[in-house]
Amino acid sequence: MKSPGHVESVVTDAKLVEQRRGQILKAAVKLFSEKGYYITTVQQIAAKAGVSTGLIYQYFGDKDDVLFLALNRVLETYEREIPRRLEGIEHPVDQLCTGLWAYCSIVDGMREETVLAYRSTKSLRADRRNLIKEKETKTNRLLGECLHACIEQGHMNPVNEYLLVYQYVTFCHAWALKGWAFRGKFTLSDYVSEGIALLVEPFLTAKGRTALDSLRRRTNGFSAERWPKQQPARPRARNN
Amino acid sequence: MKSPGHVESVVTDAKLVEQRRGQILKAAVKLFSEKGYYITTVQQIAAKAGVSTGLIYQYFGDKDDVLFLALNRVLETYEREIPRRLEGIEHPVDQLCTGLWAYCSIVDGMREETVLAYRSTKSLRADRRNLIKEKETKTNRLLGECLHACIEQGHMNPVNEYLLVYQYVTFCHAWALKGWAFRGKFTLSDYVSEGIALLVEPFLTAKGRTALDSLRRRTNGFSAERWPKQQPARPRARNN
DNA sequence: CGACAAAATGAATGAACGCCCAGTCGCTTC
DNA sequence: GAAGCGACTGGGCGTTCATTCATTTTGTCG
Repeated sequence: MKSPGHVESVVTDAKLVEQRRGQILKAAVKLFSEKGYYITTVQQIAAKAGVSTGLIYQYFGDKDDVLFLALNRVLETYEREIPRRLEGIEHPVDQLCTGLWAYCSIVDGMREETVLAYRSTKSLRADRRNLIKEKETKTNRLLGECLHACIEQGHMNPVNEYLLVYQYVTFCHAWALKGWAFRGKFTLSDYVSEGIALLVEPFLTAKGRTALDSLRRRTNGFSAERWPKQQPARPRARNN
Repeated sequence: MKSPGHVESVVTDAKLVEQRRGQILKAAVKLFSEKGYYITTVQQIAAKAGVSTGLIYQYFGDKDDVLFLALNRVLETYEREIPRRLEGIEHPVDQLCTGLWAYCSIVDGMREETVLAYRSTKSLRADRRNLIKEKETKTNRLLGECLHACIEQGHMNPVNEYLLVYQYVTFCHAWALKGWAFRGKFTLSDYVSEGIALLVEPFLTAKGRTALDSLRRRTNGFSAERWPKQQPARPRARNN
């Protein structure tokens, strides 16, 4: 009830807290995203996680805490992984395209979690909803900065950046949200490169187009093989 | 439990059923979209609608029925109003742009309902979820046909239609979903014309561009005044 | 091994809520 | 004005579920 961002735990051993919370959150995310927050009962989470109901209250203050930490993990993954994948890339057009690819492929690795983040933010207590919204905005800014640099440096014609960034974000989320429709029609890398054709390419200057062509050549037409297909590096996922 | 699309009512007078359901749904939509389906109690709906809890069960079989009819109304409004606004418009580019405008302005008139449709479809019983999804698809097809005609008749270069239509749809929905962020920055008609600049204009052929220019001249740069700003014609809304 | 603490259990609790139904009200018919 | 009828009311039943806590298990250290 004090700082909205903190979650109390009765258990003191930090290592154990981390491990147990991971175990419980993994089960919770699956259930929440399948059936929704309110339908899922704490007993179901406990059963799926292989622990007792009481144990959950040793590691979380209440059910809302569970949702909050679940959402928080998703957004922190974005915030951590996207910059990591952009490291060492200098050219703004490369950055933008790689940013889109990174975002989409992280989404791909966390489809359930992404859907959850989309659908369940409103189920959080109001003070926490704002924390989550801020993190969302921070992620958007990552793509926004890439876009801005493209325009600033004359690779792209001036456009309504605000709106276009929003299109980028929904495009990436859509891979999770409408996955049932898209995944039959595209591979992930097709999806990204089609997206780039629709949402990046049309706005490039001649200079920018040259850069995109070069990127395409280097990455073999955005085929997955040549792209850095790193694992999302989920922290300490033990099995599978 | 028989046909998933039908909702039982104890009351026989069809006129009265229509009126009462409207009254109850209006309250329900407001509460559902503010607080979510599961948090909202039937007693709250009753209180807001100014009736007793028992009465709700005279007009709906259960709580799920209330949500279903609420969502159904939203989608039926789209399905009915968009074609109505396209009537008499021949040129495909005009059709597409007017379709986007129509969709956005209907969304604008039903912001709460649109958000509800987005967030709460998963709260429906499974058989009904599909009915709703079908209606959604049908609406998307309206824009899809406009886009297809543009390409077919050489006003637009070939693009990935499937993906672009999806961008159109999310663009229109975004006006309701991210309204808190957008409404400070754009008027609705600014929003639509910026959207057209981003998602239509870049793909036009020379021929198509001429058509768009002409449309812009006729509509005064998409300013709201010159567009057909019809009321959404919500059926029998009495007060305000 | 015994003692103690930390961690884990799961049955019990109590509050909330969907739905029902016995009863009231007001209108129509004869 | 009595009788019948459909609309409407709202208190309460039965269930579900978040949360608690008395108890057991596990692990550690002397």
